[in-house]
Amino acid sequence: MADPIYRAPKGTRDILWPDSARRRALIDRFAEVVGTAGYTEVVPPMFEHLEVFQRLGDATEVVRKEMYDFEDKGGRRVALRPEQTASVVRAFAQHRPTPPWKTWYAGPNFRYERAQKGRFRQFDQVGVEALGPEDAHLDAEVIALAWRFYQALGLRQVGLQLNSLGGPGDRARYIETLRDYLTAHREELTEESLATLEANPLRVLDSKRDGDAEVIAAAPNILDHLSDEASAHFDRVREALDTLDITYTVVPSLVRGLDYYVRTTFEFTSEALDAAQDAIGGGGRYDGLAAEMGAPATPGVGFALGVDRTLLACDAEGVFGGPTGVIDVFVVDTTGGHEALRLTDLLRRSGLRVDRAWDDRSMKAQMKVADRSGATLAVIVGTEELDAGEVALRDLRGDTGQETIAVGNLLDVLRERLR
RNA sequence: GUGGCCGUAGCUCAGUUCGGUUAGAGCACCUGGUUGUGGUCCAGGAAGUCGGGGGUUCAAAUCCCCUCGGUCACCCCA
Repeated sequence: MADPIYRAPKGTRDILWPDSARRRALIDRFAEVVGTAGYTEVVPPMFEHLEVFQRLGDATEVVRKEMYDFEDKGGRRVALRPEQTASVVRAFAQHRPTPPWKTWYAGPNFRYERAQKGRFRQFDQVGVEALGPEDAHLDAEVIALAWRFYQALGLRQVGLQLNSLGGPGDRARYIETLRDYLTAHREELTEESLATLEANPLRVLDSKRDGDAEVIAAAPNILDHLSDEASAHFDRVREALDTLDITYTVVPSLVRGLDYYVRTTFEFTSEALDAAQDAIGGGGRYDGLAAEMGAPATPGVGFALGVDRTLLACDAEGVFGGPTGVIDVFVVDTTGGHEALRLTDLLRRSGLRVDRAWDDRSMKAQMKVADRSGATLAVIVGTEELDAGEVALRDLRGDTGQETIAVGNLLDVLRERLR
């Protein structure tokens, strides 16, 4: 392609129609679904003080190398948000809405990394956060919302993986047990995993490298290291999901990348996607995060779903197709355009979707544009019609021909025909 | 951050192996065939610094180097 002077920055892209319409429809659908459970929208800023995101964990990739951080003109260290949970919890700490605070969001996040299929430097997520209750049924509600949303899109091949990391104490104890185990088997681990082991033993379990598979399979199971409370919480989540007929797989190695997670964690994967990026959503509990942001200790649970990946999954399953027509009526005017100007305005004010031709082109050319527009009807104004105070109405989607009607009747006739 | 593959009209691509006349095709676009009527068909037209820079050569889309971009994978995650 001839290189344009400028192109969208690396890892970003322009979303044009019809993709933009599909993205909008997905977000609208999400708002509908979570609206049925009383979640209200929150719109946090797209950047925060760097410290807000450093709460995600110093050892996480997101914080270590993927942060879009910079110094603003006032000398403040700020960063584009790599995810929205931290921002939402910060907003909770700042505004102290009365718990339970159940909120949803949709918008872009930013991570500095190399793009690949389903992964961009700017990417949209939709998600919910629910702060206040510790009730395991809230975990189930949150998971169920994501599940119902996928169903509403028509997705059938979505898998739910579930795990519990236990409370903060369980988690810390397990990490030591795991570190000991992995260290004892360091000879059998890949080089990459040895590096991960230093920084964050839990995430070694996340490795997809074949060389690590055996060691990971035989690793101590976190579910055997849960406190009674954490274990009971997990059981209650599972019972709730069973009650709701939501199928899941317990995956003890599911640890997820952010350090704030405790107790319930979960991830949604599309079985229809064969790309490496098959995780289409995930979330969990973060009971300690609000306190870290300066709020009174407040439990929280939520999820984030990747808009792009969800749409990829929809493509793979052939559901949630593109938008239908954008125009109902197309006005063709070969008398100079004044009638087109007047009629489009008249019809639009009545709520019809109307477009017209420009540049006073030939009727043939205007008819071609009318056809391409996807409109169902063409209103044609030629000199004969103009003189007689009439317009021709032509069906563009069938072969029923055309009729001549008085301009005064146009709106009524169109409404009838478009019914 | 690491590695593989790929950059030729708006889009999808041929041509690159063994360098050589004005760089091609399909789709899309424009005009005409049809002095008023689209969707099919026919004819014609417009459209390309062959991603960019440097080098080798009488001659480079084609060979070499660098660079930018895309893509896929690793890492990690949505």
